[in-house]
Amino acid sequence: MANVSVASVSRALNGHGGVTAETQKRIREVAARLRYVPHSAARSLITRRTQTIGALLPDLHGAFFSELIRGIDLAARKRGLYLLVSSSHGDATEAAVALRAMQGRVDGLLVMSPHADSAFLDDNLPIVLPTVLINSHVRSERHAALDVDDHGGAFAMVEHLIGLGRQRIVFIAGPKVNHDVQERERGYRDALGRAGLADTATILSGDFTEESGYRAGREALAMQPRPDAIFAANDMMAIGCLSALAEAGVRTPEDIAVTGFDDIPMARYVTPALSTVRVRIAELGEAALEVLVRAIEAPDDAPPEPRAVVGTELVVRASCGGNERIRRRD
Amino acid sequence: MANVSVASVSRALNGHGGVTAETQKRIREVAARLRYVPHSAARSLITRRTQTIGALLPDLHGAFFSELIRGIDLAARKRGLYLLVSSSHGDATEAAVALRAMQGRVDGLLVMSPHADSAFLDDNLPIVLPTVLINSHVRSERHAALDVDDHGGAFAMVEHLIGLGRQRIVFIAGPKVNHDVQERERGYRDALGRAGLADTATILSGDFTEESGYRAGREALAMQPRPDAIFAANDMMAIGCLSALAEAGVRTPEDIAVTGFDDIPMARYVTPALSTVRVRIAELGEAALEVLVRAIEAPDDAPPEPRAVVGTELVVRASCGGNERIRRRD
DNA sequence: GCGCGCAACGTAAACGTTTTCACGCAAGGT
DNA sequence: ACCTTGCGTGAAAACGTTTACGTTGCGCGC
Repeated sequence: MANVSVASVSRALNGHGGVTAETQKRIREVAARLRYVPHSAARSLITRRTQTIGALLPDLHGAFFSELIRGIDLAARKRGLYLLVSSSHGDATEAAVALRAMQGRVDGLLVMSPHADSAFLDDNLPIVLPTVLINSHVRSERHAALDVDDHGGAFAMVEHLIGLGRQRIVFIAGPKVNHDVQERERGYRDALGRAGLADTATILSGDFTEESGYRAGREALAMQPRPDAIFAANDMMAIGCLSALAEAGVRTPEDIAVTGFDDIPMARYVTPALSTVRVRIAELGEAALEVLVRAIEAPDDAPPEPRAVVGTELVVRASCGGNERIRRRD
Repeated sequence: MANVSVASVSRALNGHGGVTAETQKRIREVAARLRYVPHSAARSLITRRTQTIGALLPDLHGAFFSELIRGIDLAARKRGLYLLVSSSHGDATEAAVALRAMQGRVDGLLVMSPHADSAFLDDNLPIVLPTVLINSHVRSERHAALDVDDHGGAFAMVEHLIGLGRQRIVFIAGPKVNHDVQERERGYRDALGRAGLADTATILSGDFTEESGYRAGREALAMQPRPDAIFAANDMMAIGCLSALAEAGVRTPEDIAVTGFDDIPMARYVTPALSTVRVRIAELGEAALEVLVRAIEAPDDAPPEPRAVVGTELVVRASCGGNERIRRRD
């Protein structure tokens, strides 16, 4: 309709040059008038690019999931990339199916899955597909990885408690297999160690539920001597712990300080408001996508970027007895 | 490698018949051994199907977003469909760009956008692309639509309050343009009308924030005669309202009952625990996807399905003075 | 024994792009 | 006046499937 060949249309619309400014303008006008949209499948067929990245996520609820997607989506849109998500797969088999199904539909993959161990990835990922592992415990030479700075966040929180004069700080752990939990516990131990309190380390078990926090709180109350601070591996357990303390007539933070991890929306509303470590989840998503983009653009044989970490913020509210504030850590 | 033509490979792998069971088996084996995955772009090019559906969502945070995606994803995976999401676009221009960009990459579209009015859709949607509108105020003959039963949920809540003997029930509204708010208000008015209390209807303004709920709570306290129940259009405002009441030394629910809408996770943890209306969001997503699938499979000239609605549940906790329970409504 | 039909399979066109290559033409240098 | 250069453009191949159509071989009925 613009009296040119398809080749010129392609050149004009992609701005590759090689066409007069005048013909380019004409082609663009006709294209707009006809509401022409390039057929993406045909384009992908020849370019071997889909302009799409895939996100493989576990069965995640609530704020973490939505913030992560939000960050990824934001960064993807900025680069004109599409986002194919496959979330809420419960077991490794489902994850494997989803992973294989993404083959060929995406230029790169963001994988956050508790099921994704080394063997799993080797079995189901073609070597050629750039992949970024999020919060994964697998240490792979072949894939880039990005984690939350669980260690640093926990370290900062415990150091803060120590700075407030707390001497007997108990840690409520979460599910043992969880990589985040292990790192948070390590941060707890390291901070104690640095203050010369290594031998006071006490770990109560929990499973991330409010219920288990409540039980751990009661255990803590029964200890001799009583701890003067409780650091839970996540906010829900800290909230359960608060109930246990309140029920026993123990004052927070005067008698025992209580802190959590995650800064879920609820943390601000419980009484007393919960001190916690905020994870900048959207930022995690954005950063992951950017690492992935670089991996996609890099030559095939380039080594993956070194493992990186996104920062956390210490959120000081009433439950630990400090002055309320937020301190950002990068 | 299996000594057959590409045509037979295609037939074998797609199970179209026309090949011996024996050759089919052989082809399948070779394919598995070579880790062959069909090139989806090439397939889409010829079949004109992408096996992908797109979801266009506004800048949504928290549980609503994640639950919705979860429902959609679950239903999509069940049908072997992929999910392309584009969320968190702030204004109509961004939404339009996202919408156009999805052209040709998806077989159908799920649109939930406050910016998506009739004109917007007409401008940016090709007529041929099956589309389901979620929680939209536009009444279009061309697209199917699915809404939350805001009216029914609000109606049930107000009826419940009336059943508990409350006579002066105030409603805290949300943003005026919001379709959900309008429907919730309508449910409130209808329930009052049915009980012969139409002339007691009182609307306080709010904007969905906790802060505005707090202000509305103070307004309510100043009214003469004082209301004996406050129904907020969402939970955050109800929570703000609770603070205002507690601050004034007014007892909940004895003096004034307070209820919300949404059943956000926090609702259960405030004091007193908040009675509210739970929206089955994941179910909304699933249902929307299924309507969409039917629209895709229907002949092009078939009329869209009639507008449908997904149910809500009345969640009775302490803040309204009834016996705690959950009542499901379909 | 011959033709017919049918099942199994192969051949090749088609899908809509991008990109390489060739071509024509104008400008500029010898 | 001729060759070179470079730029704008068109022709055609290529991407990897699906599918309409053609071909083959076999069994069966006459």
